[in-house]
Amino acid sequence: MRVIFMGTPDFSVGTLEALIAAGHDVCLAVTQPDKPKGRGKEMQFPPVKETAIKHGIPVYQPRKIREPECMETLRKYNADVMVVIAFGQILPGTILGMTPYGCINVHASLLPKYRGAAPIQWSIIEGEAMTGVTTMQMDEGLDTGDMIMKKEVPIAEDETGESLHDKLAEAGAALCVETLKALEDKTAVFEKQGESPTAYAKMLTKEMGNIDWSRSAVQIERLVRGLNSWPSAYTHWDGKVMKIWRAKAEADPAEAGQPGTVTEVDKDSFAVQTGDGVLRVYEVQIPGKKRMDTGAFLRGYTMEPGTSLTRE
RNA sequence: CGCGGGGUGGAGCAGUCUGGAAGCUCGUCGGGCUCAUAACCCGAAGGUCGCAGGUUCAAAUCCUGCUCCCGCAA
Repeated sequence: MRVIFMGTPDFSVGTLEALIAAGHDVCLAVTQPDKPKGRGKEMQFPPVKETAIKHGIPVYQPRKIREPECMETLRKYNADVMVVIAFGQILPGTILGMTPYGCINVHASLLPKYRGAAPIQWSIIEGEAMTGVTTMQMDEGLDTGDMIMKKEVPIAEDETGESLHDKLAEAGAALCVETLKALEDKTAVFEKQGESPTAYAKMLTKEMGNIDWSRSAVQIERLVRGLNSWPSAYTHWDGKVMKIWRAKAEADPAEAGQPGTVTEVDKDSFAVQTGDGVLRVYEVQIPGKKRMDTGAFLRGYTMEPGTSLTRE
């Protein structure tokens, strides 16, 4: 099929490549404008743009996809279908109905659960055992279109936002190819979504990563895993931001101190009291330093039991 | 030129302001103690102090340029 691809970050890249590999004629890649990124504030191409250029696919980067002139541009390509995956802009109805097969979206959750911007991380934060990817026929609501195909992906014990992101990106790429095939063969079955049993998966913010030690160790561990590797969970120690990259919840060792207090320090880890249970920390990072195992951290810095970790 | 921290034996840090014999906590190797050990004791190896210049009798330390890493911000 002749496809217009719309997507922006790494999550979209696998699907773009899968479509090309499957023999589809990707005639245009629509992605967000270049943005200044990183330390030197240098302009950087979105991942999808990099990939499109590599494959010789024209790139289109409208500031606002809603502008009338964008419609014109898109129409000129006479595509059969548009595939949208983590594009980052809301599409107006005109575009949704512009091609014969409409717009197909790949979403990183088992809809109707976790509609919205950050389904991957939220499924971990909420403690789900299973998640997956869903393809749907987009409508004007936010991730409310009719579902076409789903693929389940289990969430591992030590799953992180990043590891799950990679798994789902891969699953989504394969599912998207399958979905287009079903559309082409007219075998696709559309299923209406029920009501979402959970809230929307809100956009992630840095602020979310600030650990509230009065919550349970289990909840904090999920937060640490879900927000790894972005935006990451953190606390404050000795006036410095301390990111916590790896930690494990443990049952309460009888006596409960003040949440946020370091209860035990040994060779390779330290334990922090939470509102329920303790969190054993295995990998941290402080400003200016690379992330390091807690063991390495403890060799260069001293942390006594009784030290308190705070929200600021 | 967005703000800032940093590159010191294998790891993590101190030492830099106030130039003058390279240190700490570990790890590694050898030996000892022990029923045993990740514990303890004794000993050893291992460093062009990111790179290149400059100042000086003398530079990890002061000056200049470069490079790599990281936190914030976006």
